[in-house]
Amino acid sequence: MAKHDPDLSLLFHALSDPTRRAILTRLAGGPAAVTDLAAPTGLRLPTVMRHLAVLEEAGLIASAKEGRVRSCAIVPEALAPVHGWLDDQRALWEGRLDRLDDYVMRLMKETGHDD
Amino acid sequence: MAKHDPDLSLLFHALSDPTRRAILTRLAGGPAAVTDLAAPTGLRLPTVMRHLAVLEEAGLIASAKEGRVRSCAIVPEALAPVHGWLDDQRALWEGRLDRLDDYVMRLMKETGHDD
DNA sequence: TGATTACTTAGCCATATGGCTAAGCATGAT
DNA sequence: ATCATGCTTAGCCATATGGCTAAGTAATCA
Repeated sequence: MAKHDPDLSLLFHALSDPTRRAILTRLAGGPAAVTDLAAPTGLRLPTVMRHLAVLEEAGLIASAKEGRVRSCAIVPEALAPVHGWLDDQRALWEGRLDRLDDYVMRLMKETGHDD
Repeated sequence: MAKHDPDLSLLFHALSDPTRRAILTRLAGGPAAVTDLAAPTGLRLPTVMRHLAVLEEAGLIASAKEGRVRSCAIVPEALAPVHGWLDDQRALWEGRLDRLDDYVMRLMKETGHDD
């Protein structure tokens, strides 16, 4: 198990960092330059650059350089695979809820609790 | 930026691995023992155990030991924060689509393309 | 031309991650 | 009582991640 869905892995990994999520939220308000994105993080430019690189490799943002300034913007469609996977899972999970409830009930009775 | 939402970070990180996602999908079909979960992965037991630990720390699964067998089951509500964050973002992102479109159009004209 | 500004690249460092083997320990079967 | 089963722990290893400083490069501005 280490090949399928590189998209999902890249996306989830990109979203797993608070700094990167904050950057995305900030970009939701409109495009911004690298320096402007770095300011509120308290991190150094190279560090922020790498976070941006991770976001861009995941396809979550796009950037373009105008003069000496690089502007970054979100790519809204990029979250589609994530929504898709989550919806699929939710369907599966909910579809099995009864069986899981039964199972949990049985465990409760037999062991008292977990572990 | 390195403190808020430990939940989301844990969840997204847990979901960022294909093996872990495969385990979740498998568990959607009903609870399973550690050995049964390990089989299809081609990985060794200790390795799978650690994946399970990550999933459990994120709250995505729960496990209970019956005799010498540990059974694992998904925790459906666990995905709620993820759905929540994604929906919030989608709302934000879509709310700004016009502005982003304008921006992209402008970039296209000015630079020809990205970078 | 020269100084700023805004990235960019290179490279170091500590910790985390994902894989493994080798033992250990408790439970169920013989 | 013994042995097999199923997990568990400990610990090693290579690579990845997230942070930094220092030293570029390229575009403005004075």
